Amino acid sequence: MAAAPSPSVALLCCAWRDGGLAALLPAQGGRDALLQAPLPSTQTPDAVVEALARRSIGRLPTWRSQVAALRDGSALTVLYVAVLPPETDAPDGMRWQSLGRGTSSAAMRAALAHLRDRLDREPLAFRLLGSSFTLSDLQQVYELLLERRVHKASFRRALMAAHLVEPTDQWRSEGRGRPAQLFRYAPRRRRGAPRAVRFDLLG
Amino acid sequence: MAAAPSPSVALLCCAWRDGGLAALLPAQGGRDALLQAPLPSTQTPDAVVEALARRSIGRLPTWRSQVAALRDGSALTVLYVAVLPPETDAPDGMRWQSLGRGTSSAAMRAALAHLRDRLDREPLAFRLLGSSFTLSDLQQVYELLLERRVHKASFRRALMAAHLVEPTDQWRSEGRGRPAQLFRYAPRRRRGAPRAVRFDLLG
DNA sequence: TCAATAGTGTCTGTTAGACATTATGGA
DNA sequence: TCCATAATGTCTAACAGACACTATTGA
Repeated sequence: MAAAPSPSVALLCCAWRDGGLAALLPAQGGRDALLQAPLPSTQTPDAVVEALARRSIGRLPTWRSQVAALRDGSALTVLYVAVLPPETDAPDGMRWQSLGRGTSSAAMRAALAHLRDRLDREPLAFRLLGSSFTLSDLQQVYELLLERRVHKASFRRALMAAHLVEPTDQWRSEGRGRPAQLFRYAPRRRRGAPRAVRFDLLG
Repeated sequence: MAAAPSPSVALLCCAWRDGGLAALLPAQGGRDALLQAPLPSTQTPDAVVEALARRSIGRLPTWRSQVAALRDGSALTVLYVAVLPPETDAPDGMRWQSLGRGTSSAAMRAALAHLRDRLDREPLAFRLLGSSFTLSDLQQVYELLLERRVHKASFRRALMAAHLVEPTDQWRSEGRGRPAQLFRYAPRRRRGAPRAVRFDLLG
């Protein structure tokens, strides 16, 4: 019996590009290739994925989370998903690929499902956007990750009630309509105990 | 450099005992020892944890989920948390230990946090209870896992509105008060698209 | 009878969703 | 001017939380 290959860490980096999600992938190595690094027995998975990000894209992601440990051939892979700010340039040997409906590999689908799961527990959407953004930008992020339409007025009311953003004095004009005010992520309130038990996600 | 130990799978089995959560742990092997098995390079973590459950407790859990891949010494451990029905007997060489406030090891804390995270997305609470249960039982499970009190009337209204349980014709008398009707987990409705975006868990 | 728990009806403040309206720019 | 988008005010139905009350058992 051959020696088992050592475990490795894989990283899917996502960013908001052209009104949708895009993934930063190695230019070589097949369609489903991910950023990958061996996981030495002396280091934690978190430390390895941080080093991998620094080495391959030159910076730390603005948010990251472990998705799962998956069997990948005869090796074990610990998969991470991470978020980069928009307008991050692809380093040499890597390319941005937009993530549409047909996301092929199981790892990518698991990573995106993980993003959706975490969306209402961590400030992931704000990390996907830059330091300032319009509320329409934010709503688009939520609609894309949740895969459903969101009511505009309700969305803004709930956002303001949570004291998560504050307006800047800047406005951005984007094509035709009225310019939108830019906001910045500035959480002010502690996480209050949520009031109701939710059963509507079960079934 | 010594060869890295092969990865392993660890399993924390929980059940509802004496009005609280308890964990099924090996009787030998130290206070924080978990059920554990090596992870061969030919098998998936899910398959290994299933085989581990069958071999060590003689049955499959009623619910299970992967928590995370953690470094444990020089080995990599894929941690699972699982749920068994109440009144499951401890097999030879294992014991039930109730999980109070001071849950010692990092792995156990991660597993319990995972249970809490999943509580409103998967029918975990119903799997923790037997095939029939009172609504007070169910509410106790939620209160213990959420670590907060829950409003009785609201809890029941929301539960009924979600069509997750149906009443049986049996009643259980437990000490002093009025007997409680037994219910069974019988989800009838499809998961409707949740209405509101929640920001109240952020911050 | 009392104590304890189960279960229910009603009220009220809050909020989500719908709709309409104003505001402000570009074509 | 017309059109597109931003932002906001109002209305209503639904719902969460509070409270009170009835129901039904054991002590």
